Amino acid sequence: MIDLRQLRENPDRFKAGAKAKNIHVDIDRLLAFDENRRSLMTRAEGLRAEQKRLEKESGPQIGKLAGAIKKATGDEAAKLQAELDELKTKPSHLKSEIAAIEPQIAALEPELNALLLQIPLPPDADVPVGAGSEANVEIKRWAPRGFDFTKSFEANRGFKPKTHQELVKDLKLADFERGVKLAGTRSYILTGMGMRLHMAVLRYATDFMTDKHGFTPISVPVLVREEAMVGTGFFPAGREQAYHIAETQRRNPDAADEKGGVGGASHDLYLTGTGEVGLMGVHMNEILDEAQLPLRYVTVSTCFRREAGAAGKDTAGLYRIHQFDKVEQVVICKADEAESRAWHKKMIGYVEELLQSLEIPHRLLQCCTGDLGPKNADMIDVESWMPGRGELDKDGRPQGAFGETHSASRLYDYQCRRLNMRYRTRSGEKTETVFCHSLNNTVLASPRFIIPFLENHQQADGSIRIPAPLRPYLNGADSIRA
RNA sequence: GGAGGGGUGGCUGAGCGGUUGAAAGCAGCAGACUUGAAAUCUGCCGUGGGGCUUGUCCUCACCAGGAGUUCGAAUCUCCUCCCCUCCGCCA
Repeated sequence: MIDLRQLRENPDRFKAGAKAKNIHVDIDRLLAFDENRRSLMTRAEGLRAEQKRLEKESGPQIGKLAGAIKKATGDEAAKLQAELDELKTKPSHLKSEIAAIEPQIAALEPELNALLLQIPLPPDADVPVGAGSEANVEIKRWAPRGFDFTKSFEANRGFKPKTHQELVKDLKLADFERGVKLAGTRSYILTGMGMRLHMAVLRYATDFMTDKHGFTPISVPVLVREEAMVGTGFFPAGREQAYHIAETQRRNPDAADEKGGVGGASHDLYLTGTGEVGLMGVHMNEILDEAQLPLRYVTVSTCFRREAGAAGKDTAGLYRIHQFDKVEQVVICKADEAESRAWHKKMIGYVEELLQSLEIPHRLLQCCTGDLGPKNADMIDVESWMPGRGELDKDGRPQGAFGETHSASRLYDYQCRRLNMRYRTRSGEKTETVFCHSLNNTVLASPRFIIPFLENHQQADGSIRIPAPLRPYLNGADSIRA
């Protein structure tokens, strides 16, 4: 969420930001609602102040009179009663005036809030302007020694590569047919060494962040309340991407007579598409101590994505699937642009180091304005080299292509404002509560990561070489063979 | 699933119809004492919104959330959410 006061003061900045991100929101409408609400509030508050003043004046008298009436009789009592009634009527006309204004304010709020949640965070000035992912800018490339991006896989390695689908099939690492039988399209089953490799890379990535970089590992719920989805900024914009557990709609025959067949729990739940939701939700509605910051969390969680709107895209293999596991890193730091930027670089650096340790060729992309979601000011994607992906050559074999495996977002206070996550800071005698800044980045998502892993480490004999750092997680195995 | 008990400031915890935005304690901040620190003492110390005369200013809201009763609600009533205890079931 953006700061309404900032929007009021500088609407053009937010209009330009939304335009650059290609997000349509009616900012003028929001401003009109805001203006309207404020003037109504000023009126209601003035009236209420007056009412309060009268109450304070007449309250003690009312108490006294009421007591006197109890003791008095006949005419005396009637006289006192009349006096009491008059006192009581004084504030009542103010009350009815206020009662007329309040519903007007209440009527404005739902739409005002809905609009406010839709205003995207403007991209930073140094983010290149562009319409979509094709305008992203490559900023860095890395490959292990002996691998040259300008040459084909065959020229580099001396044999034609198999795609991950072929490797997975030949080495019996996954079973797509049965996955689909069980759970429909975009479903899979990892088998044998496939499952072990999956668990090994996840564990390696978690240990890497924890042991090498001091992140605190925590578990997170993947089934969360709507509040957490809105707070982290995945709702309302990404509602159709999330699985929805409609508990309130559950039909329970035993409860049918009382509640018309609705017998579920009291609120709906949503499956999270990333551990970021759980990690950021941990301190929702909290005021943190400045000394606690920065918080550095890492989790591994199962992620669920409906992939709505992606029909027909990447339907085969392990690339675009409904359920996967991901090691995610999150940093919550002070509201300081320089510090936010520094963490962003570090968090990207961890991923580069991780990919280098596993000898995966990759590149960094500066995402352009049109590719940013509503919540980020800046985003860097990491794409890993996938020899079995991309355009087909004249023999009908893929020529290799980069595929997104990581995404590092810098959000300023956009997310923490929604989550109401603040910290207390002191400057001299004054203490102030400030919304934190937050950042997040993938550490490793599998099985997608298994694609570049298998395809890059395949050998001429069809086996897969395991890089040394991963071997301890595979009981010392140095290769996967049929 | 059944039966009870609760949700009050950063934390603990009083208040149960009338200057209560809220006692007390802890934590925090400032000052005094001290060579320094600790201890002690004194003072300050919730959050959010709105206004303009931008001020050690005015004002409104907030005691889980919502609706109601009342001249007046943290306090009474109803609904919702959440937590806890016991029993049942269960990996």
